[in-house]
Amino acid sequence: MAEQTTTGAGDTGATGYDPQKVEAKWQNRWAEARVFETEADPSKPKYYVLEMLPYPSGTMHMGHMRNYAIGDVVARVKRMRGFNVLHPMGWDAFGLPAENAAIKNNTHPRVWTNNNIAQFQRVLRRFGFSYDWRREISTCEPEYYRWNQWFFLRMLEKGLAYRKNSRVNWCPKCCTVLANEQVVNGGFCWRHEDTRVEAREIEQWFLKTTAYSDQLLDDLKQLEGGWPERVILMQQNWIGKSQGAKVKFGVADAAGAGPIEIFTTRIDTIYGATAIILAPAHPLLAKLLAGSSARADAEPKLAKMRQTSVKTEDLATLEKEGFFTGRYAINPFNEQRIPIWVGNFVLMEYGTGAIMAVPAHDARDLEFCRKYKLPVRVVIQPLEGEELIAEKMTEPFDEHTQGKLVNSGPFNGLSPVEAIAKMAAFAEQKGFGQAETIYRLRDWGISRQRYWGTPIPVIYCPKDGMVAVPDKDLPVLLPPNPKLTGEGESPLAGTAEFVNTTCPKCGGAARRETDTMDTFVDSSWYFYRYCDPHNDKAPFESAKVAYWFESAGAGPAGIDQYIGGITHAILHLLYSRFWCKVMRDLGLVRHDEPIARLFTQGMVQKGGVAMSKSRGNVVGAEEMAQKYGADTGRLYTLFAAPPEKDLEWSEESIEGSWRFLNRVYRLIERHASAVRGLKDANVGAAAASLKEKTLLRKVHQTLRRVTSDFETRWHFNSAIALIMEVTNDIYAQEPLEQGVRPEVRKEVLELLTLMLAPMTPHLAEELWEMMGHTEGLWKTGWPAFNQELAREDEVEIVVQVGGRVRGRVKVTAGAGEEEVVKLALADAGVAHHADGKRIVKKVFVRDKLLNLVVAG
RNA sequence: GCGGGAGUGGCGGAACUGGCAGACGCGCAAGACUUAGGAUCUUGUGGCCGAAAGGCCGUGGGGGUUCGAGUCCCUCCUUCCGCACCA
Repeated sequence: MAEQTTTGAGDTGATGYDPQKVEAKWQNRWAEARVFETEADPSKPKYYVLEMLPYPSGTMHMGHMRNYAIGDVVARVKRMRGFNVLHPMGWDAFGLPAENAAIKNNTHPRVWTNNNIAQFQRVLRRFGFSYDWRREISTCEPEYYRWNQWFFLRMLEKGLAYRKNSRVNWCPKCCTVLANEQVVNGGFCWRHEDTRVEAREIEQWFLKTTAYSDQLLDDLKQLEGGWPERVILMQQNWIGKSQGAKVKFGVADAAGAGPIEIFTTRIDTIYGATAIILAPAHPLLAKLLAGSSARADAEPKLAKMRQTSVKTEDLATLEKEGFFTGRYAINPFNEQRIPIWVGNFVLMEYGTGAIMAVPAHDARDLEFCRKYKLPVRVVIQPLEGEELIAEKMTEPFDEHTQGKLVNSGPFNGLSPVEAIAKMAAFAEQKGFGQAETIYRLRDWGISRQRYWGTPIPVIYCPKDGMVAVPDKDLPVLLPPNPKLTGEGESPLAGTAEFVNTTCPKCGGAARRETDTMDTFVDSSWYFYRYCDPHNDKAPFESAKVAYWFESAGAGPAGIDQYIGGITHAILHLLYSRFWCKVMRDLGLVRHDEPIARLFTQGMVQKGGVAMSKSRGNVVGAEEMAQKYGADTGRLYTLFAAPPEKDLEWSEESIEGSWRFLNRVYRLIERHASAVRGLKDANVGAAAASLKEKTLLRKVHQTLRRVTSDFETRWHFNSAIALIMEVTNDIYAQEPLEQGVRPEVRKEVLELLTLMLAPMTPHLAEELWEMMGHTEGLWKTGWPAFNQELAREDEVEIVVQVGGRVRGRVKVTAGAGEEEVVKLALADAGVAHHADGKRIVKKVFVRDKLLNLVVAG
């Protein structure tokens, strides 16, 4: 950066534009005038625009910046449009990196976090984003996390928070649970790369997201149009509703074991079942194996299966393996004995942990049965094509939309769809099964054996058992000086002054819960807290939330525009939706969905990969502001790519944005004195010269298109292109002194400035002031374009012969077909191709095109 | 395997409901101004043929609909992302 002397903002030679000075000046003015501070005001339509809150770690780079630049354009446009805009910012301040950094640097997570927050905040202020900083929140502060605890207690009361054993990744060296992301190289600990992660059962806290499975799925309909389709689809898949049936198979010869319940979506194929396959962790397995001849062989195989990592990607590539238990199940439909196997691919967590294998009609079952030489039985024959022969099948016939049942007793001849309904009803009538819907969605495990998170407000008393911390004792504070080693159990468990407490019920000695909450809890409801950030009686006042979320603004209830990366398409957004529904059922809010409109912006990349500290490819936002100024940085991130697409950072291209802003500055600087003394331009002023007409027409046409690009299409890049174009056109009319009256110059230059204002607000304010305004631009509304001035009175019509462009003719706007055809035929290029040929058809599009279709 | 995007000059990208492909910017080239230019301004810049006028080709490949297709339909290819032994 030091050798950078002659380009960029360091060069003051050719222009008076000094972004450092201009930006500091206007940031101060805005702060003094409290321009961005908002209060709920029912007399004005509201607009809530929000960017996902950052995790303050590392350096703030242009990837972050792009997110906020997009949000800020929206906030500023809406403000200019007269909306009461809520645009807050805060910090996702709890989390593992803080804890690890603290261990490494021998400091406290709070110190590390607050340093980062200070730095992030400085950079955001440097970019002039229009936040109401009075509403800033930091999730690691007790004033915030006490409400996490409060919500947890409400969920505990409603049975939505509970404890159960669950299977987790366990590192025997760390003696702690690892998140899936911390399992590396196909099953090893990230901190001990020679140590294989084990699957373990430990007690954890869960939130019952599954209680809302149907609502989370059904309410996605409310989001159609407001959310990207792919996010809706991803959530749909994640919830994974599956309609099928459960059927109980009796067990032959094994005293006390059974029945085994299986789940299937294809009960119509049940006569083709040739085995039952259990998950290795199936609870009936022990009883089945007891006394079985297969027991000795089974033990080592089971041990191997159980030890395998629970990381899902690994499961997918795992070789299918299984073994016979030595036992048989009885198919309740036909009393047939089929062997019971164990398969490493059967998941205990999904369905019932047991499946029926129908090799003729399921790919995975066929693979398994061929490998272990289990029989194949065809029970559905296709209506068309060759008859299936079990012995020859190399591919399953898994269509359910066609075919008819065979070898299926009384159900023969039915279509699979009919059979699914009839057989489920039959099973229910006979008492061995029923139709059932299951979900892939699981409850949300929130326990973390970490320090830097919200303590779970629960106490264990030897006498009273688990006792909730009473509301009046909230917040349960994190102890200030924990021993952080990154090893052993939860750091809180090793901090005596935290653990040892008294039971709220009996007053006797008791122990606190030592796990903390997943940090996704923090971000599940933070956007409500912005509405009432300093409330110490409740998470928020419902009336305030009602104004910002529920009063008629730009659309349906919820945040009017939420902006963030696609990476959060599932977890954060699903948890937030869940939280909203819980809050609604607690009577705190009245809406079903927290986010009305979602925009997923692309990432900023360098070298084809997302910017990140570990890759060493970050472009620091602060350096960018120092070199070119915030406005250039903002403009460039908006210009270089459409907001939803990834943007490859180019150090060369940003020069173009810098040059453009200088160009605008010079233009207005040149005419400022001529324009300064004038009253507000008369927008309707008729043009007196061709030059005036050209300029006014162009600028109003541009305004029309920029308005739609900003508001409805979000094409910021093409809006900027249009503004650049109009700037070039103004330059082309220089010297404006000749033939353009000052009031027309004022009109044109002011509109140019106002169009730039949402993107380069500091420069726009400066130019506005240079043109003689004593009141800030922030008080000015978005200009309306003048239809009359924008109108073209002469248009160029493209003339095609046989669909190929052969000429152009200029006509008065609205000219009729006959006139255009006459002119077209007089055009040399057109005549050359059309003369002597018969015109069989004329296609005429008014003011646009004429296509003469010729014969031969 | 399932689901969803994306494919346009040397590069980033425009092209709204089918109607001049390549706007705007970067880069590159030439010129003006200048002691100088990496500042600024002007001009040019998809490919091929041609001195020029002009012509032909051209939006991943192939096919189709249409007076007319980057845009609609079919098909194939490439690539990115999400989920993934989901019963």
